[in-house]
Amino acid sequence: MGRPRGFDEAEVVRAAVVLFANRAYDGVSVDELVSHLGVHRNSLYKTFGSKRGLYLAALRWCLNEEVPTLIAEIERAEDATAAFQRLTTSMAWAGMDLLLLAAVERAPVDREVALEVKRALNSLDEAVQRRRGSGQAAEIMRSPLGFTATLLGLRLRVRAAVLTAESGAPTLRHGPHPS
Amino acid sequence: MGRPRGFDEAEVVRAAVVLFANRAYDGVSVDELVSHLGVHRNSLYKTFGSKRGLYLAALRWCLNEEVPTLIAEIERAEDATAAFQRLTTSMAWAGMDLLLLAAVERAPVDREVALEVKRALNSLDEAVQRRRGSGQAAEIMRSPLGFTATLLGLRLRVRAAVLTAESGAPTLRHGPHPS
DNA sequence: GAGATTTAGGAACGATTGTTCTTGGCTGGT
DNA sequence: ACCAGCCAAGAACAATCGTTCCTAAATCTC
Repeated sequence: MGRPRGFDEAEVVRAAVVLFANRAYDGVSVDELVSHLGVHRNSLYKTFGSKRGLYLAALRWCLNEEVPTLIAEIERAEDATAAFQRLTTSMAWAGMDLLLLAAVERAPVDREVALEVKRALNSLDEAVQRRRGSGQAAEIMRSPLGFTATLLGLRLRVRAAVLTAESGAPTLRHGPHPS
Repeated sequence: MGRPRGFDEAEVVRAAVVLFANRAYDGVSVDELVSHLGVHRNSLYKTFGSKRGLYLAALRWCLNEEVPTLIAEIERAEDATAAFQRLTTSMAWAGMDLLLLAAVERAPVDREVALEVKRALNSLDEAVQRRRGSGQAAEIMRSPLGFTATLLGLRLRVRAAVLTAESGAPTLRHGPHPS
């Protein structure tokens, strides 16, 4: 039995979600992680193996804990407009921002991240599928802003799927090629 | 009159668009830029001032040259579905990917990038506004995939607008706070 | 042919990066 | 009280980073 930890792993992971949701992966240094998470760098490497290991833990936590919350919001919203409103304005959705960042900047170059992002997006798609009324496009989707958002969102998904694309995979093909 | 240049500035900028469209800003090193663009590091700094200066030049070029092409595609598409299909699958749209990456990872932390992204998104919105029929949502927008894409796209815009948001600004508020 | 000026082609610089190592502290068991 | 084992608290390491500096080459003008 050794010295007791001065940190809680789950709490460290949750704090990491917030940091990684706010800035790009390379924009968050290990020094910063150590400062903000209350875990020493040695312990960070012992617990998560690497900076990338912590990132994956944070991403998985948010996909396991916050995506279901997102899904619950979608399922309970009276219509799509209300769902969009609530899901795109809340400060609490660090998980969604992490998903967004992971999809755009990490998934095209990290297959493990790509698989997690794919899993999360598929879960969201299935929740929307289950919910009646989503076939009825929200008012915002008929607006120019909604059109542009959809366009960017579709392109984001194409890029995020580059490393995990396979025959019969849904939606559109092409995107940046891995180097 | 001195030694003649061995590079063409416009060509360097175009090549930079491709590099920055494929990987995150910090994922592209100056060494890589020098290798791929055919311009020496000294000349890069003389011409663009910094790595960020080159990035802004690339972003502006793509917003000036490729966004109008995008707009032309939107205007000429027979319907929204065709527009989505063409605009999210083409390998040629490095400009769109650069806009996507700039919106997600640079705009929240760089006001000049945020202003360029805002300008481009507003131009796209206006093109869609001018085009009749966009009020009629594309089939894909009624699908779960389209819903999720729209959700991510809306969130992306909120985050991108953080540094440029003002009273009366359109759409949703909130996003990551600048540090 | 010499001089001025600009660019090519690196090397060098100071800072930062992610990761590993070293030393001391803290706990429970004996 | 001592020992084993784990964590805290840095320091150290090697590599990479963006930017500046230095030397040589290439051109035009005189």
